[in-house]
Amino acid sequence: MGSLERVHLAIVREVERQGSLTAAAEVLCLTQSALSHSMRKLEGQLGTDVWLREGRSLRLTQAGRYVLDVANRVLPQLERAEEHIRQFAQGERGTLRIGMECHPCYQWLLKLVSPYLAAWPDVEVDVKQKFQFGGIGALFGYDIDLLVTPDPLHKPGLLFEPVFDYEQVLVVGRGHPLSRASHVRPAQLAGETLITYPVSLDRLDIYTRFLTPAGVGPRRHKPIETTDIMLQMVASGRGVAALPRWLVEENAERFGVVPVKLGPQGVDKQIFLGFREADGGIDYLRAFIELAREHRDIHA
Amino acid sequence: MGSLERVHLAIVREVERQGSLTAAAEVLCLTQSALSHSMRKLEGQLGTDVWLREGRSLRLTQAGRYVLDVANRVLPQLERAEEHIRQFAQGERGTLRIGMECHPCYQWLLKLVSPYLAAWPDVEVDVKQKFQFGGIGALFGYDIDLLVTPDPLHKPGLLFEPVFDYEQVLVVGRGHPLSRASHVRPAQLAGETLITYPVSLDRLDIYTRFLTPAGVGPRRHKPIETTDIMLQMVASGRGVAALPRWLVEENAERFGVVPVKLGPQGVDKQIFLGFREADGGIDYLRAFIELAREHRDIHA
DNA sequence: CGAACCCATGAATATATCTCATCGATTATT
DNA sequence: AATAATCGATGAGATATATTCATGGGTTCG
Repeated sequence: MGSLERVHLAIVREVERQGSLTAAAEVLCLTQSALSHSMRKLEGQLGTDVWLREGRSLRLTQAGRYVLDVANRVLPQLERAEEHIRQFAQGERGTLRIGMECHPCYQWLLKLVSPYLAAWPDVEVDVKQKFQFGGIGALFGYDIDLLVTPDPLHKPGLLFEPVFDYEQVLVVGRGHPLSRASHVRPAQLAGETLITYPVSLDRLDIYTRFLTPAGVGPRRHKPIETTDIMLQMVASGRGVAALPRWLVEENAERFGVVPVKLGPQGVDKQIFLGFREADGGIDYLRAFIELAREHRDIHA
Repeated sequence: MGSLERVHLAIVREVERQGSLTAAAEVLCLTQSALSHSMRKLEGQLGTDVWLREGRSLRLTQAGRYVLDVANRVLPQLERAEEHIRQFAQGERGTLRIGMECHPCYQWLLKLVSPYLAAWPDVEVDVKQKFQFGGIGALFGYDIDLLVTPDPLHKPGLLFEPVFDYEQVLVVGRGHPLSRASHVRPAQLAGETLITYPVSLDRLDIYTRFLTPAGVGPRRHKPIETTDIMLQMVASGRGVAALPRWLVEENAERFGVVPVKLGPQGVDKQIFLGFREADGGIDYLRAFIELAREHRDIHA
């Protein structure tokens, strides 16, 4: 028997504030009669009076004082909730769940997030990197709202926006024989240890667009999780890796590493932001994509 | 526009638990249609959908997830509140606000409270000692529910139950000249320092029933707040005081004080518990009075 | 391909809510 | 002390709201 409704709490609170049923009715845009009936019914259902009727005024009973406490506690929660939902409706508030399918892009994302959070103080940002059914699956399954990916798998219901282009290069240590080459040929990696992020080979451009077409492979293959460790290992001559040129150049000084073009033409890449077509109207999502496009020049 | 009602929260929570509108409707003893209509209306008022309708199933939107959070937070509060109110109604729960008009009775009250709290775990006990309009006024004004007093001022609407009788005695230090007297006469206090609680003289029996009728007064009158300090001062020969015999005897060893009868007949007192007639049905209040009466023998 | 299942929807109905008019009682005014 | 003003309670009737019923369109599953 769920009898304690929001109205009842509102009535008790307002009667306390105004001092009488009649005055409270005025504020609540109802008649005194309506309040009286409502509360009488509630009292019947609760099995106890909320007010003692003495003379022409009301005095809270113990149960009534308790109801008032509940009202003062619960009503503000509901009011705040409605305000938040209104913000959800207007796209001012939300949680932007971003999925990453491109390891080095994490560095790029970090630069975007802080100005974004400043501009959208009521939006939470979540970043996920593991997906049971791939990034596209996560997008379809509503596990994420935005996917940072180099593979814009066009499907109905999804939209992809290119946000920046960059060149994928080989990174070698300063003392490496290739460090002064204008570019590297696939065969030149046959004796090297290749360091990559720990993902399947068909998601690594160094294989799909460089080594595999030429029919060669590295001497060894070593998966590493984090970009910093990867760069340190390259710097110390333990191997070579493939990373975005901008990322390498940014860290060239600090780590002592050198970028080398992959093949005479180089390997150009594009990163896309994918999202559900249905979400195209969400302000804070559009804003993120817009911000990403503005940052495009930086690594052009 | 207060549109987010308890039903809506209940529906969202139940749909999440059961997985579908239809199943939730079953649990809530309503039809699927009713839930659908209710939520559609709510969505209209909030300005945003709660669910995405995909195929034949529902998926929470961001706003919907938020509503679910609110439901999981607020509904238990309301449910607990209803349970508490039910306990209020049955007199299992409440706050017993006790007023004290008799300083030494505080010692007596303390002994009652702990067994009482054990027997009524859901009842809070408040003790108040200051009243703007006297203890009776506090009772009438609903500032307290129970008054511990030696003056049962009978008025319509109030009931008084005698809870214990005791003898008011003079307390003197062990080395005091009166310490071996069978009783003390008023004139014998003319040279003494009289220590009392800081209340008006007409509320002190040592005056109203002993000194004043005989037309004498003490050499000095010193008000003290606490019983312990009072006893210490008496023990060290700084004065004499009037207290219940049981209280003196209990502390005779510890402080080295001696009770002396006030006059040949002694001064007998009675303590009453006063309460509003209308509250006579409150279980936990009756229980307190009952407990007090049982303890009566102890100081008989 | 059909059966089962799910949600949406319009119309009808049931129920709950509110207003109106009025009363009795208390409090304030004169 | 008499009167006026104010307050809450209440029953009956009006209104609004919630619920059901019947149905349709769509999806999923066998």
